[in-house]
Amino acid sequence: MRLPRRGAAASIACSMSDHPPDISHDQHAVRRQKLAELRAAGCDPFRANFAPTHLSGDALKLHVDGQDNAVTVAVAGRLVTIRDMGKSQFVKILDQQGQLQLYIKKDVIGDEAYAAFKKLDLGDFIGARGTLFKTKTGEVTVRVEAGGVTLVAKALRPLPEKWHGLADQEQVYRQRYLDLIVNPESRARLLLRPKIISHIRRFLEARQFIEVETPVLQSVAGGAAARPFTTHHNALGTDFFLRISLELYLKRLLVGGYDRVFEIGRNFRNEGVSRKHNPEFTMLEVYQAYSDYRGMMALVRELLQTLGRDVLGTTKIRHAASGQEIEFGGEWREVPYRELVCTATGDPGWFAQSKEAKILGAEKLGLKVDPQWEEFELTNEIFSKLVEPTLIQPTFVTHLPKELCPLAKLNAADPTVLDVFELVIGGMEIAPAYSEQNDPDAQRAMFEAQAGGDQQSIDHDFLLALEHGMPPAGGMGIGIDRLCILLTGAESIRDVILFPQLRPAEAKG
RNA sequence: GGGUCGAUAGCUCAAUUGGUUAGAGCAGUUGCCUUUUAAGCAAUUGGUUCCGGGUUCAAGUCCCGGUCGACCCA
Repeated sequence: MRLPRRGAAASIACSMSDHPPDISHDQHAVRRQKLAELRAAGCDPFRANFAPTHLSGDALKLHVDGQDNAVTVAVAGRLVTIRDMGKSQFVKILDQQGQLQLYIKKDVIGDEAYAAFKKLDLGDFIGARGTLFKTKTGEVTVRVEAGGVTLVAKALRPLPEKWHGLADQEQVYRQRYLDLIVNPESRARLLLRPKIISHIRRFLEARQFIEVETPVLQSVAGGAAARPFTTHHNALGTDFFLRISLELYLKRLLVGGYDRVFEIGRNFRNEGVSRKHNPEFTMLEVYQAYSDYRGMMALVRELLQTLGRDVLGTTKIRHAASGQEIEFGGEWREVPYRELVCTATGDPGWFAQSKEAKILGAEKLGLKVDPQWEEFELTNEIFSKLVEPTLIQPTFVTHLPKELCPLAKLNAADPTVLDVFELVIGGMEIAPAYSEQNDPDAQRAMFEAQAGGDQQSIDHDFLLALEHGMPPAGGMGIGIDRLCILLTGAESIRDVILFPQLRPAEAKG
């Protein structure tokens, strides 16, 4: 029977006739109709209970070669492939561990159940029980037994195309769930992140570090130089900032007697969005009493080498941007900031030059500079534009100028530089670390110099804590997102964050 | 914030210099098919060409404005 055509010419005929309108082109409508039919037949397409005994990957491992149909499993997942051969079907379901093939035969499950199964759509969640066997092409498959298949949850929207996946970047980010269903490389990349974080925790806990949680809402957003987000507490009638760093509260814990402490938490910075920046991002900060920046060097190197070994199974990774191979096994290069800048400028006496000479020098190197900048800012522009991007192999850049971080100790032999390093890999700053400043007066002086008279921007409560005494300590921050970019070979921070920040879009019906 | 590029069917993509009724694959719908691997075969439905203006006999295509995204710069 041909259904009447839908369209201007046919609309009156449609509304007047007994024939339902042709909805075969509208996949959402077709699925809604199937949903209604299921309900009319007395089964709730969202309430059926099903208890899987295994996840797909675990089930696959149970099959023993040459022993087909020896093991019974119950599995559940989203229907992602249907190969219908008339009186039998091969279908695939997808769960957290991946895909698993099911084989459904009409003569096994019966005419009625088979007819019902044929009405299922790609995207529906189903449960299936049956025995494991290997097909003639060698794929371990569940042979679904009589009464062994259940619709668990109906999907009312069609999946993106199975072969090319979802390609529209915007949809990948806005509807990440679809990306995760149809793009296996996205799924693998995003599952690597929790694995990395879990290994970091294990690594630190094995070394007696205590994991803590410190406030996100802060009345002074300290520990870094960045513009904070502002929010408001109604009951207290006070504005708060969202934290831009974990540092000052973790150091309060050093004062409080926690010798080894870390936090993995979200920071918020109200600044530009780019391939390397998301407004909220995850930092690991680690503090170890009676250590220093050199202790942190050993710690971070061991941490990254452990991650490589245990998570990736290698200490060699491909750098997506340059195509180079990064080797982070063995010892890492260590080089002072000044040496790198002098090499980049070709001027061994760069730091003795006048400001005017530095401006000219920077411009000659093709940089746009602001004459208002301080000399250290001119130099740092050279470092971040011309040096950092070239440091592909793991490099500890040590002894940054004292103006660059107010929370670190000055070097005893040369008090114009700091006892700090910045670990650069793949041209990206991965981890800064300091010998932490614990002299309250020196700390106050640095804060005041930086604040330039704005007392409100100084965390006086932190200075009070320091006056109670803080043990000498090494501290380090690792940008988890950037670490994930590095370890997964991603090209953008958006590819390692499940739901990266985008401009709000109107919801599509 | 500035520059460049992009947005076409549910998804992935075509559409000649501005020129007939905007095409294909997947998905959908209707048949056939009991070991498939992007399963296959046959038929078939489906379009606010991102939005709003303009130029033109004629706009998916050219111009202006906007929205969203990607990349580069700040």
